[in-house]
Order: sequence, then C-alpha cells, then structure tokens
Amino acid sequence: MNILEKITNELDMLSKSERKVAEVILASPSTVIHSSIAALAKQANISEPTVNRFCRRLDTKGYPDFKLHLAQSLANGTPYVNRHVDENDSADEYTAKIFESTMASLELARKSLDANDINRSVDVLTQANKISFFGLGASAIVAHDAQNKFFRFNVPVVYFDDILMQRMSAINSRQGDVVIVISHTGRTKSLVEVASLAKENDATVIGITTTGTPLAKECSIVLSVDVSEDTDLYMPMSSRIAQLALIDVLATGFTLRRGSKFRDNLKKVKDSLRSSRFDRRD
Amino acid sequence: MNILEKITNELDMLSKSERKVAEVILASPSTVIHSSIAALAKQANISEPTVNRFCRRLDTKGYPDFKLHLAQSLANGTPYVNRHVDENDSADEYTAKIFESTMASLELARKSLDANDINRSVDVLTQANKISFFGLGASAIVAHDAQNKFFRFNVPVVYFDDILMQRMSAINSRQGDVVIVISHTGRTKSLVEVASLAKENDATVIGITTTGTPLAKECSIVLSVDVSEDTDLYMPMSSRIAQLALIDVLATGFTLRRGSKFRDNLKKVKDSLRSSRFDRRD
DNA sequence: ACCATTTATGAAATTAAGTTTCATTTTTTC
DNA sequence: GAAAAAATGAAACTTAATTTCATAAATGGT
Repeated sequence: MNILEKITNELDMLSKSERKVAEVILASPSTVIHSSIAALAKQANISEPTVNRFCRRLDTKGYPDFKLHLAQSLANGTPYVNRHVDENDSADEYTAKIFESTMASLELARKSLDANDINRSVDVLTQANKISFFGLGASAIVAHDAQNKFFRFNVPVVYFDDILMQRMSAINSRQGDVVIVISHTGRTKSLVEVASLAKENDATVIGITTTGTPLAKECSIVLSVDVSEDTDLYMPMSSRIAQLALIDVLATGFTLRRGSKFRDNLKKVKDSLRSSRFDRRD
Repeated sequence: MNILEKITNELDMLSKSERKVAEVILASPSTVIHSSIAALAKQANISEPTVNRFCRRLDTKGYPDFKLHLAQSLANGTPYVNRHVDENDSADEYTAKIFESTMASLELARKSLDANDINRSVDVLTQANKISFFGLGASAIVAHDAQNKFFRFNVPVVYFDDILMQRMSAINSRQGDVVIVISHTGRTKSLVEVASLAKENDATVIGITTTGTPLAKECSIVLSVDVSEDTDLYMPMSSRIAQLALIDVLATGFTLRRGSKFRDNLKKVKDSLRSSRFDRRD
C-alpha cells in the first residue's frame, strides 16, 4: 500500500510529536527523500529518535527503509488513484484524471486475470470450428473489435450486437464452436440467457465479465476483468478498455500458438492494406 | 530516466568489476533495495568502494541515493517499457507485456494531447447541429463507441464505418455540423478525402490522428494521439485504446460543459436500463 | 485536585553504514 | 616489455541511524 496514504490513514494513531513528523513529510515528501534523519527532525522541531519511532510505527525497519517506501510511493504515476472528475476541472485536469484512472483500471484488470484461464481460452480458440463474439451496448464494440482481429487470422468468426441474432446463433451452435460473451455487469438478462443456450448446445462458452456475476456462472471459462466499481459512473469507460486489452491478449496468445508460419500470413494481410494509403515521407 | 534502463545503456562504459555489480542489480533489483553496500559487494564478489564508484558513475550521490533511484524505478508500473512479446512467452508473460505496453501508450498519448485543442473541440461539439464519427477498420470501433456515448447525451449523432456512406454524409454536411475523423495512420486515402470534402462543405472537421499526417493537414482541429510506433505491429492495439480514452475525455468535457441539469438526464438513461438486468445481491 | 502509573520524548552513547585515502594490482599504450 | 594509466580493495575515517536511559508529559483512579 502507498505509504503516503498509510500516513494519512494512521494520522490519529500517532502521538503529538509523531504527527509533526507526518505533517512535514506530507507537506513535501519529495524533499524528505533527500533529507537525513537529523534534517527531518530539525524541520519538525522534534528529536531524531522520534522520527525513528515514527518510521517503525508505519511498519518499516527504520528511517532508511522508510525513505525507500516513500520513494516508491512518489514514483507511482498515479500518486492518488481514483481521482474523480470534478465539476470545475479544467480540460487539462479532467484529461489527466481520465487517463490516470484508465491506467489504474488496466492495472486492476490485469491483477484479476488468471493466466491459466487465458491459456485454456487460447487452447479452445485455436481449435474452434467457429468463433462468435456477443456483446451489447459498450461491450458490442469490444465484440466488434474482436471480430476484426480474429478475422485477420483467417478463421470463421462472427459478431452480433443484437439480441435476436445472438439468440439464433446460440441456438444453432454445436460442439466445437466457441462463443465469447462480453458484459461488464454480467447481469444483462438476455445475454445470460444466450450464454446458457449456447452451453446447452454444447458450445464452449467463454465469459469476459466481472467475477461472481450471473453470467460468470453460466460460462465454461470465465475471464474475469474486474475494474473499480465507481469508475464507470454514468457511462462505461474503463471497463471496455480493459476488455479490449484482454482481446489483445487473446489474439496475441492465438498467434503465438499458431506459430511463425501463421504470422507471415498476418503480415500479408497488413501489406495488402498498403496501397490504400498515402506514402510516408519522413 | 529509469535507472534500470540507464544501467543497461551504460553497461559497456563500466569496468569489469563494476559490470559485476550491474549484473547483480539487474538480476534482482528488488533484493538490492534491501541490501547494504557490504551485502551487495559480497554478492558481486567485489569490494565496497567499487559499489560506491559504480553508484557515482550513474550520477547518484552515493549508495543510499542510488537505492532511492532504484526504488523509484521499481515502483513504476512499467519497469521495462516497450517490452515486446516473445515467441516463447508464457500466458503470464505476454499478458503482463500487453497490459504494460498499453499503459505506456496511454501515458504517451496523454502527453501528446493539447488541452487547448480539447477545449476547442468540446466547444464545437456542444454547439453542433449534428455530430458524425468516421473511422475504418480498428478506428471504426472507436467511432462506434463515440456514437454510443454521444447518443446518450441526446444529441444528433451518427457514425459510419464504410467509405461510401462517409462520402455521402460528408458531401451533405453544412455549417454547424461537426465531423470527427478517426485514423491512427492518418494516411488512409479515402478518409483523407472524406475529411477534405466535409471541410469544403463548411463542416468543422476534428481529426483524431497522429501529428503531421496527411489527415491532420485537412482538419480544422487536430487531436493528436501519438503512441509508440512499434506497439501496433501486425494489428492495431494500443492506438485504438488511446483513441477510446480520448473519446472518454471528449464525452466528459461535453457533460461538464452542459452542466448539472444535463447530467440528471444522463442518470435517467442509465436507470432506464436497469429493468433489463438481474438484481445484484451482495 | 493529587498522586501513581503509563506513555512520550530527547540527550548521550553506541552501533552500523557509507565514504575516502592510499597502496597495490591489473590493464593499456607506446 | 617497460612506463603510464586505470582499476581495485584494505584500512582508516566520517557520517548517519539506532539504542539506552533519564526525564517530562499525559492519563486514570481515588
């Protein structure tokens, strides 16, 4: 945990003198990492042993160790995560906040993913007769993107972003087909039904969703993409970006599994697009 | 600059003994930040002064200062940026690499964006009679996503992902219309033409593209989303995610500009989706 | 309000860590 | 292959951090 947050949290557990130390540190942490224990003690108008006791109370081994933790906290690009956009933010401010919380969500999502599940998914995908991607709303674009990617691999792939087509497709699925259902909330009724329909028809159902949702329960494999609850306040933001990153991971796993001959083919697709472009002259 | 990269770069400037130190550090930097100079010297089979000289050669004040720099490097979510996926990577490894390079790209993209241009774009968008989003391929899904978002704002918005419709729409555009053209390369001929057609018909053309491309030259406002060249090797990855984050920024700017009454309306849209969901019971 | 007990604090001593000096060894250059 | 330059480590030295312990402040019970 970020030591700066920790100091803030434990501020009332501290003694009067120790609190003085905390205040000096919070006021200018970047100065402190270049100060000796004597300098900091003087700055806070207390003695050196007090600084030392303060460090130990924060579960560090002593002053040098404390400075190490502090340095790490300062280095984190997102010093205070979960910064919410405020009514009066300037363009600069809300841009920074959105990019930062997007990055924080990616970090979270990565932690929630299980390499084993990814491996199994890639396994299943490489052996599929047909791959279908289903999503609604914001997740529809993720499905769309996935289709774009897998289409380049020259495998039978479709995507549907309306319930009726998804239903029909699910009913017609069979053994060897892979159905990937994408939903952040995992609670959209019709999608959960589609997942269970596909499963009943012996397709392998992979869910890209949050852990423990109704959708997750219907899937053969769950790729859990957990992002902070409150980042998607009024419209889906971070969730779909984390899902897209996961699609990249699956696509990458797929190409790696298929080997180098396959990647040459990928290059051909890319080259074929060249003539539709302006040359670069740099 | 990241001190780990720096060590790697200056590896051949170092003497034999100093290189031993470097190797021990690179092999396990996280151990080193908890080691004393004596422990590290022993580990590398050299003397303490050599470690000290090594630290100074890297422009740090001495060993403790070096450890501080090292700690900061380790804290950065992206310890070794631009890590490329390798043939033999495990699922764990390529997942980490893809997420990390996605985050690195977002960081880059944010730096390339200009708050002024964002402000002007939001201005123009809030006053638009009609908003159109155009993209092809991977950028089509960004356009699609943008339509999804702006549709919630109850403004006239369309998106097209095929050239013909884009052309027709561009020809029919008029003063007060805003056309947003999305392309990572900025070199797709037909899209550049669409941009210039829209401009000729007095629409405001906003380009979401890389700095200095042919498309950028045709636009009234350019929102430059520069991501590292080589991240999108065979298929678009980071670029579209950075573009999506920018869409989030524009949408956020839009809601902020429209004020709080407008955000109530947004909440209504969200609530209206509720009945189609399973309840959560946690 | 007062005394006893606990807790907090800093001066001084102690210990640990890092740095400098300098003699010795290794490497380079002519 | 010898002279000069560079690299290296042992030992001395310096600085910084920690522990000890005596004193001061705060808390709680009567």
